[in-house]
Amino acid sequence: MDSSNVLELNLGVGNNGGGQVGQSVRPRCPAPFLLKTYDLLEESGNGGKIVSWNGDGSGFIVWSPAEFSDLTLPRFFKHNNFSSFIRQLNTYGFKKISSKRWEFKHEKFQRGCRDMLVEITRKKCEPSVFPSYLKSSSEENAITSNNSMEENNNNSHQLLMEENKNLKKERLELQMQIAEFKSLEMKLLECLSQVMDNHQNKSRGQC
Amino acid sequence: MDSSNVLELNLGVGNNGGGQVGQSVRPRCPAPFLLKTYDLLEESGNGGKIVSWNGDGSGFIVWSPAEFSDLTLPRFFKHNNFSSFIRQLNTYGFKKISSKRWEFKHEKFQRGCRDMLVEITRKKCEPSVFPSYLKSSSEENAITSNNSMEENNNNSHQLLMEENKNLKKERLELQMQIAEFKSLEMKLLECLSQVMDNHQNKSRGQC
DNA sequence: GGGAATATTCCC
DNA sequence: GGGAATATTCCC
Repeated sequence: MDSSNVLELNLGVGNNGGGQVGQSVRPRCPAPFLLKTYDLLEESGNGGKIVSWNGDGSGFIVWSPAEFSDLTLPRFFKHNNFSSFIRQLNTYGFKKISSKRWEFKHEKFQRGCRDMLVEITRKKCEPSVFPSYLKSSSEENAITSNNSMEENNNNSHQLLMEENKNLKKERLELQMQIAEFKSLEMKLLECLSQVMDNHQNKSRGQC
Repeated sequence: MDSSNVLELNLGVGNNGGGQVGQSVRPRCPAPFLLKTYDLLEESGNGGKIVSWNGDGSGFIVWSPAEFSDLTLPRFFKHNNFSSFIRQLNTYGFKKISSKRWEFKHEKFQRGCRDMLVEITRKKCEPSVFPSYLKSSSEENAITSNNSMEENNNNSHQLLMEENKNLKKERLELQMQIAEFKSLEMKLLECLSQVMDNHQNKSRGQC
């Protein structure tokens, strides 16, 4: 049954279209970028000379990047830059599957399967500095709040409040660290400029 | 030389583009949006019938939103939506100063002062050490979550999860700020020791 | 008016 | 290829 619960949770934790918090989730529509890219292939107004599905419809090929940029892109998007198009493909997890030509694939992007586009999501930009942190805490959340309600409602509520409290405490500590860093930075810069001034005026250096 | 060294350093540390996380330095060129809006006013190709500076050049007035949207916007931006234009104005801190007409002001946006545009920064991305928005939303949540249970149980749960999510996001941002500060500190110390070495060896200094 | 998602650009 | 800033859209 409730895959819907899981989905709902994921929504709460991660981002998603709309940003509504407690809404019933679901069959939201695919990202505009995906629809446009799909439609642009179906259109094939040029007999597939510029861009087309590949042989088995498991991907697509941009045969002529120049014409694609000049003629096709601006009809579907607000730009005519091939690289911006590529950037979007990467954002949605498409892979370039040939070094010889501009052929791209995504497991959920196939000819005849427009409905499957909804399965494709943007890659979340998880900053590389502390990726594990977020991950683990998201998981925690998913676990604690996905039980059958009623009984566990109160319990998970308590856990959330607890976690919340800890997060705030942690935030304060981080903010104080940052304040110290700022002060340190200022001192260092001051010191540096002083040294350089002294330096310039002649020889004699201390900090 | 002088402060240019310092600037260089700060820029090296973070994202210089729009300048934020480590802040302390100003981007050298104004945001494209500001330049376009300024230029669009200078142009005044229509005799100021559609849009123009106000009397003393301390702000500007969109006299005809419809024509402005249809004719002016698409020549400078990738859209023709008045509301998107307004959204940008708000992002950069402009104020609507009349309920009767579309007149906007920003302290640093004045006729004849194109150079002053660099002083204008986007609102959203300056994570100050103690972000105020955060405080207020936390407080709100705290208040709203101790109402009578039952009905509000689910609601407050959602709010808690939302707050939780935000806190985690914030934590990540703070951690990234700290990482940048650490890197900056290292560079500064390196630079400092280099300068002092040079200094000691004789006269002839650069960093 | 502004938060937040997606789109586009810029840059490594 | 992808991080991150700005731009545009969507929604409250």
